[in-house]
Amino acid sequence: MADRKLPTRSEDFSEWYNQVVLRAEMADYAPVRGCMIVRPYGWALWENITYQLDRRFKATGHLNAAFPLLIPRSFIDKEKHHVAGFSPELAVVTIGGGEELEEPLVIRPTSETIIGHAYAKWIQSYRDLPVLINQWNSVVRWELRTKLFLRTLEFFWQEGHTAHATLEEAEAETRQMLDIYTDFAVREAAVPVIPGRKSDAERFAGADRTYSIEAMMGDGKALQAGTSHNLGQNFAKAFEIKYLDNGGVHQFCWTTSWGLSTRFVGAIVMVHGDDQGLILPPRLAPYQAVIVPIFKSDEEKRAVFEAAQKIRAEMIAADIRVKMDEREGMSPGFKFNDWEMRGVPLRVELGPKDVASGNAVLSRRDRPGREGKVSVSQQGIAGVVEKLLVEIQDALFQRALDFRNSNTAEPKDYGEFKIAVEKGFALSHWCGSSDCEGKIKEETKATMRCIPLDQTAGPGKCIYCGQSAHERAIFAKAY
RNA sequence: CGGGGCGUAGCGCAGCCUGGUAGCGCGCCUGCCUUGGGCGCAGGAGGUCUGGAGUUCGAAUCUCCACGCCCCGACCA
Repeated sequence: MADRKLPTRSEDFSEWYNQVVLRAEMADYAPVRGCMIVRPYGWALWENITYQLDRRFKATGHLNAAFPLLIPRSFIDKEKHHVAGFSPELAVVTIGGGEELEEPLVIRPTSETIIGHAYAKWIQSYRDLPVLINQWNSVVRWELRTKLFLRTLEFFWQEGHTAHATLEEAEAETRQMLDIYTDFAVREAAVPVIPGRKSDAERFAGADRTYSIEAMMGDGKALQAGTSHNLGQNFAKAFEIKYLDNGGVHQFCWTTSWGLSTRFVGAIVMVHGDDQGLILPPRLAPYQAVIVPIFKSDEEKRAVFEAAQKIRAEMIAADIRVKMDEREGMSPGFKFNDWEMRGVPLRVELGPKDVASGNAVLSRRDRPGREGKVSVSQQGIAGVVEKLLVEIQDALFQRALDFRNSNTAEPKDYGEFKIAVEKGFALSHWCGSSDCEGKIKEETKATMRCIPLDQTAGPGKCIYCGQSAHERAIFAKAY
């Protein structure tokens, strides 16, 4: 690392983000443009995300499966909105084993088509429904402009695909999964999100209705952090996913799909990080605590390590993910900065003074410097750490929520609206026309993020055209 | 795909204008010394200067052509 100092978030948020991701060793650039190598530390965070989501999926009756990476090109063409939406960004395989293929294969940009094909074979009767399947995989979309974690050619995610007998069941599933994403974001990632419905313009290609959770990043911009689609009968009709109802009549299924990707790692970085680097929410952090031993002589080292090992053992017994930093030849100061860059929520500093007093210094990542330090007894330290981790988790959520609230405006007119979207979210009445939505985007670069499910304000007048509007929507510049 | 920036040691860069021995900082290795907020000293390893063609006695440097990356815009999990 040539330069120790990170660019500050206020002077260059984008460069700050890149540097944090690289220096915290979450990811690296790959030899192919727009592709990313997820390094062990970044992958460990993703694994914790996948674990928390996966257990929620299973608790609601979903099973995991694996569908192929390669999809016949013709499959994409079967659903007309889907083909229009995804064709420009497909990666296509035309040669296999040295021979030109009879039909080109696309690398999946998402799996509605190939799963639809399978469901058509598997579903015969209403008794076969619902089908509730999820898969963990990666997909490829040939994006023009990429950024680590936020938008890469290949990204990792989960995609759930379900089939139901009725529209009501499909809608309930769609909403249930949106709730799961919301719950995950809030409780595990400490990321406040706004669950809501997408506009027609922002809807998934092939969906009747798209819901998303939207989060505010540290620069006030919006990030779509997860989506849940009610696909209606669009894919059922394209792939003939039919069942015989109990009256003996063929019916098309109602299908859904929902996904959350490694983009969420980027969201965590941009929501919680500070000028020192990452700050990871304790519930997802690969290491929740790191022990930094401090010593001069060999005798000191022995005594410090002995105490450190005891602390470590106690924490492991309490199911705390703890790392002991035994690296030689690095000063404590270096290690402090290093672990702050990596966002470890809590640091245990243990030196000769602490060994003598029977204490250890706990240092909170979310409160830099002396203010976040407290000296506690080594006796029963795991219990104190557990409590502190909960406090840190709560504090991170509260801080992110306060930030969002203070950067969310309810503009009275279009003039105020334009100012509001320069620094954050604007919550405004919108008549629902794509025309107003398009004009707003053209004039302010802000897009309709979602129509929040929570609509307490009642009807009003469209912020753009002044016509009556029965709902409010979030507008913001977005990633 | 349009606009801009940039390709020289692992990373960050200087050298290029004005052609003539390949350089600096950090990192890395060895040793000593240090360690409570990014220690210090000494020694050392590491380069087909993105690729190709051309001009020239001679090219990192000049010319042309490719390729790649980053940033900003239009499009997107």
